[in-house]
Amino acid sequence: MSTNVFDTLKERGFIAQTTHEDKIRELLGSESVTFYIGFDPTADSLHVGHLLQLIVMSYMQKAGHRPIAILGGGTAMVGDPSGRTDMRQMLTQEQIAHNASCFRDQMKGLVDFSEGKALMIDNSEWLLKLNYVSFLRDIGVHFSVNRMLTAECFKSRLEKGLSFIEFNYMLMQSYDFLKLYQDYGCKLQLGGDDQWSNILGGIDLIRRVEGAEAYGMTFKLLTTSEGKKMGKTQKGAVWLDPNKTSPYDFYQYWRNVDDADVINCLKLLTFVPMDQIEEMATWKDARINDAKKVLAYELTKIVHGETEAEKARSASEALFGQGTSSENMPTVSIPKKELSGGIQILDLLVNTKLIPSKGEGKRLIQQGGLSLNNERVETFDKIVTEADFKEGELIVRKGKKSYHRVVVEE
RNA sequence: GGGGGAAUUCCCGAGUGGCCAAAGGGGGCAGACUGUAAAUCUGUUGUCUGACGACUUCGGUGGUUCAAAUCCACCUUCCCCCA
Repeated sequence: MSTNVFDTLKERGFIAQTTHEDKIRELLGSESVTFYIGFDPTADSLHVGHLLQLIVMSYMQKAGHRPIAILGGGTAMVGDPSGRTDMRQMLTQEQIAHNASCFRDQMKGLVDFSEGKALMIDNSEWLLKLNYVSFLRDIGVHFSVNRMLTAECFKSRLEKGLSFIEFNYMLMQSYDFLKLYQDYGCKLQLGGDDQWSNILGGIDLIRRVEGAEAYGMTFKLLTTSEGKKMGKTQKGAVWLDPNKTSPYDFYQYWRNVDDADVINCLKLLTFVPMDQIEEMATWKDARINDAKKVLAYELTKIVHGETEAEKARSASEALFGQGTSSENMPTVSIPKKELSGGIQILDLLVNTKLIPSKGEGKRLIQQGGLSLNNERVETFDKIVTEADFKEGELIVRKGKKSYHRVVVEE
């Protein structure tokens, strides 16, 4: 608490843009500030991009400020065009409500919402019951279309097309900020850098309606050193929901980030103290792996808890290190009767969903990418029998890094 | 409201009657090299089949034709120009 949280955020490289750098710093150093970050429930789980915002929220909370997490149940009905080249798919109200409840549960693990230390509010509370004409008269008047069109977030969309519904998103988000200012004394909005113009919209609105000053600050988007968005895999996003991305896969994702990205990720996504990170930044070559281990472990711990992080770590070390322990490896099972008399290796893999099609399995085997209990499978007409299972389990390795354990189901 | 254009396999994008499961690139996957990294090189990338081959795919629905991603009609969605 002795150091200003602004300095912490700056030191770790979070800050992208601020409306008034000095004033914000002074404000954060002198009083408990109520601030907000919005999350639109467009999927049924948070992902790493959201995580970065939550980490910031956590820093802020620890520094004595009061976070408001806005669940965008209302804004998700419209869809934010920022940073997109095409229109979002429209979600039904039921989907949104479901997603919002998923978000709610996940956020609780990262920010302390007990005893009013942080608030979680769904903006559908006020947005859904707005009256069109009065909204236009009260809020719409304050927006200049000319100015909106010059905003970066709309520029690209003017080339590709932008529907009226999306064009309204900025007004809705601005109205949220005004509402929170009025009802909760919230005078600071944070968000990803793609939210910059939406945040400015809210600040302008507060100035015009209330004659008061509000502040905004955005954070760097989580990108790789090559500027690509992080947290994407061939299977899609890296989710925080353990049912969508297992703790083991989650751990592996971070264990395998590019050398060039490790330090940045440590700064932005973990609470590892800066002096330690700076120490790690001096590590070279193979030793960078140690930094990746710290990253993967710390991050898994933040998201899934210490127990899961330990498990993911020991599973990884067993597989990639010397040991052969398979305890914590992702496991699939096969019914005993399917196995009796032997089963084609391809059928086994397809049935257990370890490969999507036989064609892909053949390719994998032809190219020497499949091993059973560490022995390369040479032909794809191999029959697997119970004899192949050692102590009731079979370790399937695809390529270099993907391990699965198959067990027999009675 | 009027006129013009577009919709292709994960993505971008070629393909304008048979030689098309469909060029090229990206991405993915696998192999070599490594440090569970990057870069590089090689192979591969609709489904089924040991293979020959068979089957399904080019926005949707019908039609023309021996034969259609390619032609026609209607529909849907999107873009551009004019108002």
